[in-house]
Amino acid sequence: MQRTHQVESRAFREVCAEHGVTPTHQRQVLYEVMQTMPGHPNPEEIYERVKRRIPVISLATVYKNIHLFVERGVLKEVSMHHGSLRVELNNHQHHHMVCSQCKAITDIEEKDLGVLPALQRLPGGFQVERYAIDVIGVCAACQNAKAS
Amino acid sequence: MQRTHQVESRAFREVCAEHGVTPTHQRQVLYEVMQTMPGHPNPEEIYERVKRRIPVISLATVYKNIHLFVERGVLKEVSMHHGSLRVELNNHQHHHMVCSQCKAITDIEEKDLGVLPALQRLPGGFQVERYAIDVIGVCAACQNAKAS
DNA sequence: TTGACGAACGATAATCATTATCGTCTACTA
DNA sequence: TAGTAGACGATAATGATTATCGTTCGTCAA
Repeated sequence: MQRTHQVESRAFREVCAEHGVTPTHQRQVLYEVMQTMPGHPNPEEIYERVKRRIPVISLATVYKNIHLFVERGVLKEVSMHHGSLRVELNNHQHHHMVCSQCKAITDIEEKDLGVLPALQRLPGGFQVERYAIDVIGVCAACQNAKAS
Repeated sequence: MQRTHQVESRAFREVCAEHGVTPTHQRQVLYEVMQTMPGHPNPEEIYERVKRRIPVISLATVYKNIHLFVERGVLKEVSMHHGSLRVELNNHQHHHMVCSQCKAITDIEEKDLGVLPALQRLPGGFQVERYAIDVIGVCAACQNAKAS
């Protein structure tokens, strides 16, 4: 295993300092690779890219550091509730509040959200069916847990 | 295996007719159980409940019928992009368009959405961090594919 | 009725994504 | 220059989901 901690990029070191992350070579490559992937890559895709620069890196390391980055705010998850399929009856229009800590999902009525986006022509000929709003934050229970 | 297709509930038969689903006993129980689960259950939770009424039902059947119901619009998925973790750099504020057929995710700028919900006091002391809007619909590529 | 057919089901193996474990390595410090 | 905590790599284990396949059911026609 060669772990050359030659952390060169000033930008990367600043990001680490800002978010309280120890800079390592693997993390730097992960971060730089992410900057070249503008979409919404999954861990496997990121792993494939990172391997080009660090062929011996482990997939587990990629996972561990993605989680660390998300936890510290360097990355954000595109979806707060993936993990397992969740469904609901297709009845009334509503949206969701998602706790970023315990991942609990609570319904919220459209009227409680205030003004809503006006659905209109969207870029690229995208044909709109509906929209789903996730309000992301911390639920009361987790606020109390943290306070104690 | 006892498959007694005694479909009695008028409401269920109507739902099936509306959505083009063949009514079966298993599907009826699944549907009725869902009506008693107001939250956002996952397949395992639904399976546990359904088993109380049909002890010999297979988990695979539950999955198959959940997918069928989602496909035909009886149920809807809480998240359009679960399945695998997807991340992005936490840079600029934007939202997502998700194709309900191919699941492709495209960024959309906040200004292209029109009016936005005013973040305000939410029910239950929920502390808001941010909100994420998914515009769900059919992308241009899938529209063309269907047209041909 | 009986026979044939296609859809639905149940059991379970297989797959895929993710996490846990554990031994080793590295940077830092005493 | 030994000790230590955090980071890493290899890989086993887990959990969710899907695929396969043989059986059963409901329907339709003979």
